[in-house]
Amino acid sequence: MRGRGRIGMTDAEKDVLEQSVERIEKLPARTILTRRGDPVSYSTLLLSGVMCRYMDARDGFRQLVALQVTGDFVDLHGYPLRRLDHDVGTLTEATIALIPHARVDTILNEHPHLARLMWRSTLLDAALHREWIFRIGRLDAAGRLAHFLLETYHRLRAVGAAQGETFEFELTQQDLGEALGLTSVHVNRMLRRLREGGLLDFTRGTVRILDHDRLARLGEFDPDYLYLEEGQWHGAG
Amino acid sequence: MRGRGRIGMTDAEKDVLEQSVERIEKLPARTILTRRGDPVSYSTLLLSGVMCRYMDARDGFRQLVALQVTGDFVDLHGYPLRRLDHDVGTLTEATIALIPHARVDTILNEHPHLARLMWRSTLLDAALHREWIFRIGRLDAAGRLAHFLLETYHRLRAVGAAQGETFEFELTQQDLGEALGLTSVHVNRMLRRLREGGLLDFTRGTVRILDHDRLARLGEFDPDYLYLEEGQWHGAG
DNA sequence: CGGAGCGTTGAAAGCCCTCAACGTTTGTGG
DNA sequence: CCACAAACGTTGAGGGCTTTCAACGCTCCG
Repeated sequence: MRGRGRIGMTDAEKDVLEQSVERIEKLPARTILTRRGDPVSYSTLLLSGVMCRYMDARDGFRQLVALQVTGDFVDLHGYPLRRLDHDVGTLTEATIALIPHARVDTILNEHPHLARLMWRSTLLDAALHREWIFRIGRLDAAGRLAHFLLETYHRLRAVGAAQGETFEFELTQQDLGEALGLTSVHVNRMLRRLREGGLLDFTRGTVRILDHDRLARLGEFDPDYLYLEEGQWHGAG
Repeated sequence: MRGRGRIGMTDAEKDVLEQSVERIEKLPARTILTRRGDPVSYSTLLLSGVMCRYMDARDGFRQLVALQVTGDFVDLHGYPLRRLDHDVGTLTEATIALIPHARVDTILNEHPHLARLMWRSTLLDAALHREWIFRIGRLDAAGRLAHFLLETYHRLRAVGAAQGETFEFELTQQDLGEALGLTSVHVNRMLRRLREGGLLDFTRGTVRILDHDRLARLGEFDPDYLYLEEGQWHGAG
């Protein structure tokens, strides 16, 4: 397991978490891990790859509600809630560590500080949800793209997965549309506009941020809500 | 304090929570309680009235990201995060109980089961956020209204604040628009359509659900995500 | 009684979607 | 290595949902 960035965990706590992992699995791209309503008895730590949480709509499309990257606790929400209200799946190939809920019980009883960090991790998810609502509710298509890709850039950079202002991002335009409440056709047109405007280039799985300031203005983006400065939840040591 | 519905708390725990309240305040309608970025040292239990959490957009409009009703813990998120990423304010007149974070510390150390319930309460907020994303991202204007008002109905009914299929709801059409990512003009037209279709009547602060089934289909609404059957977080005893 | 806020309605414009076609890339099997 | 299919990306035209702009009625309150 690769811990990165500043985290609020002591070495002993990292050790506790690492010891709680029952097994590690590799999932292909576009695999469903958990379906809505399923009772869940494991929580999942994402070690590499990109996963998402989403809900299906009647029209056959889905709405992504969260994107998970390296180091994220993917479905800790399922632990207190016992079942999930949404589906969880991979977008790219992914490596995950499975932690049985029984061991989470133990952690909560014996390691209150670690328990606090786990709570905090779910609250960061909620903060990302809120910004997701803002993005879809108040921004136009170009703004949504700018906001979403800047958010992703900051998150990936925080875990060391960005090279300068460039990062690998193996999502299709359809995926972007399902995240942003747009059709893939319109995503295509807006990406073209951003490229031609010299703001951002997204080609063949690579995002290049060309003008961070203008993107931030366009997407009304302020990374405050990521709470990066205070130590993100970056997985198990 | 009025506890309602089935809750997962023992009487002793209710007592602990009640003892943690430092004071009770009454807020006028349309008052800001906390601004984005403010350091917070209290968490707030909503005893009566309707509050909301929201974010401002550049165009002067705001995007609501959560609605809080009687019995909700309004900003428990601020406890682990130390500051909030959004504003919190009242929509109607409201009565709140203030719990200093220092006493939440004590609860967490001495009452692990109560701590779990508090965590769970923030996860229910996150589940509502997710459904909010779905609503804005995948439904048209009429569907959003149907979904939002059904959600509100189920939540209010769970705390005994609905009379049959009718409930008091003192929001303006502007408020609804800010919740749903629509203009107040369009909200007006869609409310009219719902009324003329015999699905729902929203007049002078009162919502009357006329055809629950058709509304649920229109809004693709399934109350699973409210986790009502397992004991909601309904305030302090 | 005047004003402000809210609700209502119409007309026109704009953003995004739908439908459709075609080019490009990727992966697979012969 | 090539052929082929499937998935993805690109582009155009037309239509629809929602917004914008504007005006007016109603209610409530100072």
